[in-house]
Parts: sequence; structure tokens; C-alpha cells
Amino acid sequence: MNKVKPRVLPGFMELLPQDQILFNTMYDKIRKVYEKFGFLPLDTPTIEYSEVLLAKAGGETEKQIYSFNKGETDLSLRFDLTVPLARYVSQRYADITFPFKRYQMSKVFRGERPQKGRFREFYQCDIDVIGADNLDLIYDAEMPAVIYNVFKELNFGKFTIKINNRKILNGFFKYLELSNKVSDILRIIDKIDKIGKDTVKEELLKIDINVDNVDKILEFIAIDGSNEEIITKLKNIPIKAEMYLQGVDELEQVILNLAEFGVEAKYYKIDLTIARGLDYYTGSVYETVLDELPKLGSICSGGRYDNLTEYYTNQKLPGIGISIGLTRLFSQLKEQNIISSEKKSLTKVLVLPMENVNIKYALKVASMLRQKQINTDIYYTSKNLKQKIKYADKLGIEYVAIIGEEEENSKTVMIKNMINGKQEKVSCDIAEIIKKIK
RNA sequence: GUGGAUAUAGCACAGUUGGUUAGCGCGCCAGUUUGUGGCACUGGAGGUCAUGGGUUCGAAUCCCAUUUUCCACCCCA
Repeated sequence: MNKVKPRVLPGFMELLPQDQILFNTMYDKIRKVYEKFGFLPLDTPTIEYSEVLLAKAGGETEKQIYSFNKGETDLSLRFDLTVPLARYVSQRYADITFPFKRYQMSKVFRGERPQKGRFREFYQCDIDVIGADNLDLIYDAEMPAVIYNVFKELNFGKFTIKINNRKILNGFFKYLELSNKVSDILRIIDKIDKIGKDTVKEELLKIDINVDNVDKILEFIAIDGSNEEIITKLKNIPIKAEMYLQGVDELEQVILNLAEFGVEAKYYKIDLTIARGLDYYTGSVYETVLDELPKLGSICSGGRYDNLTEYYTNQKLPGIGISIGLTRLFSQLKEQNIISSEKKSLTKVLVLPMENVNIKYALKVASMLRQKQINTDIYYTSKNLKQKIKYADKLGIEYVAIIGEEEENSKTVMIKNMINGKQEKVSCDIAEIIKKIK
């Protein structure tokens, strides 16, 4: 009989248990920090009506979305968690308490060519705050504060949260009378870290911006210094457009507030080249990089969007959010050996009943341990003791509880420490057993 | 969508100008040890050499096509 070759689609990450344990550890750490800041869990459907997901989309997003039909219905797999959130708050406006803070950590799907660090199915770990009518500027500082706490907790080394404000860029481009090319310009300057100043200049010239303005743009986004110095320089530029002034003002507030959130100053930095490709951002924008691994690019990004729900409702529901691409982050850090899998099992004690032993006794021992919240497994398969112990060894299980005829008759358990090889017979009493495995 | 590579055992690979029965390592199974793992030794299973066609006395090796996967661009997490 011809066998079907077992395989998974390219761009879909699938892990061995030891890697999955590591992945889940990261996932749990992120979730805990999100919850610590008051974000509520949300789980929207993986599949939505195409018209809902595509309400706003266009261009690249639309090309990359997985769509299909079931009967008469046009369906699509979600390609991010932000659009479903916009749908959710628009739909459930009456039942939600605002400001609505939610987190969602789930898989999203994008039908693009997979490559290094680029998946077609991947986890996004999002937090967003949605306000009714307005959303206080304090949240623009809370977002990076949460990021700071997450990456401190994950402990991958020094990182920098780069902060900018779209209003500053938009105001500046308006001042140069380039308003009709804003999204192209943003996309190009956003790549400056990757492609360099000269290529950015070339590309800007290519979209018909005159040399004079190209130089002004490059000069503007190159403004550098301490956060305070950058703010001062921005204020000294004689642009009177309200949007620009408002952007500078917001950015200044965010920087001031961040200190109040207890974020160490060296972990955040104003960077005027941060533009973000997505065009729905309207205010603060963020990108986070690991200082030691700049090649990974942004490991967490987001920003403020004021109009994302306009396709679903007349209610004004401004929001702000950030997203960690966990699948990419995990795969890249694993490849760079920044993180490595240590545990192959979550079992603390493996109970090994010998042949001829009444299984009831083994089950009783396991139950006692489980009642004390100790992860316990029993090896049921009929094999010799050597193989059973080998199983524990291969999975890195710390303790085995050997139960043979001797133990059963004397109501004892042989507890063996697999790390140092020592073993000792103790009476079948949970307190005695716990003493041995602590 | 554009460009460049790749394909040999479960995994990672070697395989000479084309030459008998395609190899090594890891992993897997068993034994040396029937109540004790890691180490060592011994043995074993596992391959239509991606697929199809061509050249040749003879193809994993050369040619063509298809497929696959990877890398880069675009875009993005």
C-alpha cells in the first residue's frame, strides 16, 4: 500500500514537546504581565466573514489573506487580531465597559511566501485599549510600560522601545506639501535601518519627491540626541501646523509619563524613523528591538489608531495597542541559541509498578502525589525495570517511585533520585514521600 | 508576484572523471545485566537515491521537464 508522506505545510511551525514547553513558558510569562496590567482575556473566532475582515483591507493584506467558500458563505482566516477586535467592540459596544482593555494571544494566518522568521500561521500576543469617544493619552505611555515589563520578565537582554508619533510625521509632510504621498513615504523611511540612508533617498526620488524635499525629510528623521533634546529640537522647528504641534506635544507627554510608570530611561528612545507600514495608525507608534540582536528587527510593535471601527459603526472608538509576534520571536531566539529547551517532561515523579504488583497500589501512590499538586505519571506498559527507568531518564524526570512486591508487602515506596542515582525506601505516607522529593 | 539555490534512511550528511550488493553519525529496536538509567561493546530494522523521461553496456552521479523545500526581494510579527 502506498503511504502518504507525513508532512506539514511550509510556514507552519510545529514543535517537539521540549520546545513546546519552552514556548508555553514564554507564552505564560507574557500573559501574566498582561493580566497584571488589567487586561481581560478575549478569544475571537479564527474564521470570520470575509466582508468583515476585508472591510478596511486593501493591497498587500488582501492578497495575503486566506479566503475560501463554504456553501454560499465567503470566509476568511484572520490575518491579525486587531481587525477582529474592532469588529468585536463595534458589535458589543452596549455590553462592554470602557475603556476596554483586552489581551488576545492566538494564531493568525497570512498566505505569503514563508522564509526565515516568516510564518504563514503564527501567534500574536496583543494588548489593546479601546475608549468610548476618547482615549486618554496616558495609555500611550502604558503600552510601552507593559512592553518594558514583558521583556524584563522574558529576560533576553537589553532592549529598546522606539517611540514616535505619526502626527509629527504627517504634520511635517503636510508642511512640505507632500500629503498625497504620506503612506509611500512612511513605508520607505520605516526601512531606513535595514536598507540605509542612500537607498531611502533613491526610493524617495523614485516616487517623484524633489531633491530639496528628500534632503529635508532625511534631515528631519535624522534628528537625534536624548529624548529631551529631540523634543526641544522638534519644538524649535518653525512649523505651525496644528497636527505637528499636537504630535510633538503628545510625544513629550508620553516620554514624561513613561518615567512615572517606572520605566528605566535607557529602555526607551524617540526615533523619528519609526513610521510603521500599516496605514491605520494615527498617533503614537512603537517598535521594540533587542540591542544585542538588531538583525531580528522589531519584535514588538504597535500604535494608536483612532478610526479603525469606522467601517463597522458610527460610534467613535479610538484605540491603542501593541503586538508581540511570538512565533517569530521564539524561532529566531531558538536559532540564535539565546533560549534553549531544558525540560522534556513536566512530570516530577514517575511511578514504576513492577510486574506482579497490584496496579491499585501504584494508582494510590500517584493519587496521593497529585493531590499535593505534584505532576505524576505512571508507567503502565509491561516492560522490564531497566526500560522503565530508561524512559524516566530520557524524559529527564527527576524522581521515580518504584513499587514491587517487596514495597507492596511492606507498604513502602522506593524513591529514586534520577539526578544523583540515590534511592531510599520510605513508608507509603505522603508526608514521607514529599520529604524525599523536595 | 520576482530572483537564486536545494532534494540520498526518522534527523543531519558523505558518496571520486558514470562502474558490482549506496555508506557514516545521531536516533530507534534487541542483547551483554529477568529489581535499576546515563557509559561501553555486540547485533538488528529502516532507502522505488524527490518524480517522470532521456543519454549509456551500465546513472545517486550527465541532460531535460515537473514537483518539493530553503534563502532573498516585496510586505510584515
